[in-house]
Amino acid sequence: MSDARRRILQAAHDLFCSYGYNGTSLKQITARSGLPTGSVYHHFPGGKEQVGVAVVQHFGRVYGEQVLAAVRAAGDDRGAMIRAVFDGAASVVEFGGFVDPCPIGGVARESAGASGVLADACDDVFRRWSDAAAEVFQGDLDFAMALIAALEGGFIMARVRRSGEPLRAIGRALAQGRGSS
Amino acid sequence: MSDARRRILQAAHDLFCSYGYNGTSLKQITARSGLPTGSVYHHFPGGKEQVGVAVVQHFGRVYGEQVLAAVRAAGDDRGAMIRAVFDGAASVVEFGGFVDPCPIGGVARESAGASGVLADACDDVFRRWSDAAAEVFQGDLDFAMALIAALEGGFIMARVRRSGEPLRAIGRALAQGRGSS
DNA sequence: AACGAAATAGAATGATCGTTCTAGAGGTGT
DNA sequence: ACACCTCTAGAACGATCATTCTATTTCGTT
Repeated sequence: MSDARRRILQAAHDLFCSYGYNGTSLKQITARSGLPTGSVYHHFPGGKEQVGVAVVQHFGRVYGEQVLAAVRAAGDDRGAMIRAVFDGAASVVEFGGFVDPCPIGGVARESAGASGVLADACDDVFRRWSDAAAEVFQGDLDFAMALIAALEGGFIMARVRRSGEPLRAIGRALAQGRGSS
Repeated sequence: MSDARRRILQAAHDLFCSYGYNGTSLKQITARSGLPTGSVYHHFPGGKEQVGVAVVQHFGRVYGEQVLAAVRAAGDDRGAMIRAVFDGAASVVEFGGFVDPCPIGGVARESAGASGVLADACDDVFRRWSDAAAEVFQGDLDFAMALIAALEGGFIMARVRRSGEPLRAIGRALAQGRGSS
């Protein structure tokens, strides 16, 4: 991947995390990446939407690998693995100034109305994450999806509360597992 | 509440659910509500942001009551209550054409960068929901927050997959409760 | 050194954004 | 009938949007 392409993706990623997809303008992306409009359209002829799809695909893969690595490093106790993911997420959120560290949930929210391309890219990432998590949790796909949904929801709650505590609380609850009465 | 105010809130709610906060223009709100720009600014002098806050506050209360009613109607079995909420959410999503039925998560995502007012309103709603859910679940605030986060995350997953199945899967997982190994 | 493709650079465009503004319509109390 | 206030109505404003366009620079290959 060319350096310009990488810089555009990184800039778009950061801005999507802060302001969302619709809340980010192409001018902001050019300013942050240091590249002019022409370069953005040269590397992404599809314009802003193509940049969005590329961000979702690229960082969907990166974050999937990172979280999976964190899970494996936590050992083979289910509770410990879950805690590791959510405590880690809380730290990332706090260190990052309470900006949503995952651009995918935000893009997914804003994608539907117009283009199915963006929504499809998000769906693909969620499927990959779910499958990967299900492998770790003895093939329990339902629980894997619940974990990912809770993580995305936790990012939202942590953001508006400006605190990593909601993520830690969710991690405690899921690690304990208190569904049935 | 005046009829005009109600129509504006309803129109903004529907549009936020479909296109998000930043993705919705004031012109769309006037078109859908059938009221001109002057009326919107008469009832909401603070402009679009005040409309957003009012939508979050109003529908935050409405949905909180609806979900709580559904929970109580499901009896006193924890698993059954959880299933009722997520199965109900899946039905709503499917019936509504896979539009996010909750405008709050979307607004929360897009709020942070600029105005704290919007983020504060979202945080307030999440707190109320968490407290109400914790009362139902024997004061377990952690689990209550996990449920709400999973519900918000589930809405996102259901939206991009254009299916209610993710919500049902999450409900099954949380009702079963499989955290610790 | 010279050529052609790749990439950078940013001005120009038309559309649309949120907001402000002035004018008129509707209703109520006197 | 008149004054007064609430609400409706939509034109006008400057700013900004995503995109297109034409040059110019950079760079690998000959």
